[in-house]
Amino acid sequence: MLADAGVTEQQWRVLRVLDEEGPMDPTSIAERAVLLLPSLTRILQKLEDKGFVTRERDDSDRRRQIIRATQAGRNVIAANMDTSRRILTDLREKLGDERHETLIELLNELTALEE
Amino acid sequence: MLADAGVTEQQWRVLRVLDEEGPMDPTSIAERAVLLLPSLTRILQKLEDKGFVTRERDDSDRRRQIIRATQAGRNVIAANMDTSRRILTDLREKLGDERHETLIELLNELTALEE
DNA sequence: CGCACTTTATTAACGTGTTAATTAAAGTGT
DNA sequence: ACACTTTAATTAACACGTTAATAAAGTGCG
Repeated sequence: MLADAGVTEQQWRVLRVLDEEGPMDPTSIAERAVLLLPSLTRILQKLEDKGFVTRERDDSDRRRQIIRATQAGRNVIAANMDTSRRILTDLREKLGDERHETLIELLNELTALEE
Repeated sequence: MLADAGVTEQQWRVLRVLDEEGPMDPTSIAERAVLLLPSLTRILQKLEDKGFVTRERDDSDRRRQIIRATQAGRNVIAANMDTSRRILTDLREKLGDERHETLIELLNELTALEE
């Protein structure tokens, strides 16, 4: 699905964050999309090249930027969100609701252990 | 631990396979260590540069190679296997035996679903 | 035998994860 | 006001995952 949409999984995640939560600075995007800043820097460059996001300097703190999804960027999300959701619900169904939830719980525990 | 040993996680896996199962060809290593062949090609080059493996052409089928861990390569495993095991048993303990097993089961199911 | 097909391994190209170094802009304190 | 520290983002360097293309050796069948 992502290949057809012309974006990588990480680019998709960034676009979703921007679509769902509005314009924000790279550091916040990185947190939301679970990406390290150096990776995000490259991803934003690609997204900008593709015309899916724009960048603007934050005038109150000129180290910061404000990243916005363009209409084209939001269109990518809109055109694929249904399929994306269906893939996830299909997976949940195949695994079984209970086991699906258990899996997510255990993975979260695992993550928590590393802190 | 791996950084101290001077190998990556994937290089460690390759060395372990060779240490535990003896010399074998790249295709078999890739299966055992769950690596794609192009990745393995690079990894074997690095391991050879470090003097941890040697390559030999298989005379009965000259497309094939036989990869062997050197003494230095086996030493890396020997010097770190205890620590490696301890890290895993610690994890199992922190998570709890039952949950640990459930997690592995669910991840295996997830993998099976993708086939 | 010769030629198409398959298999083994490598190379290329691209994107990401990760750590360290770097640059620019804000803060901070004296 | 100016050195010092902190923060935001980028760049660099290296390794891996992944797909596609390529090269070399083996296989099979007319």
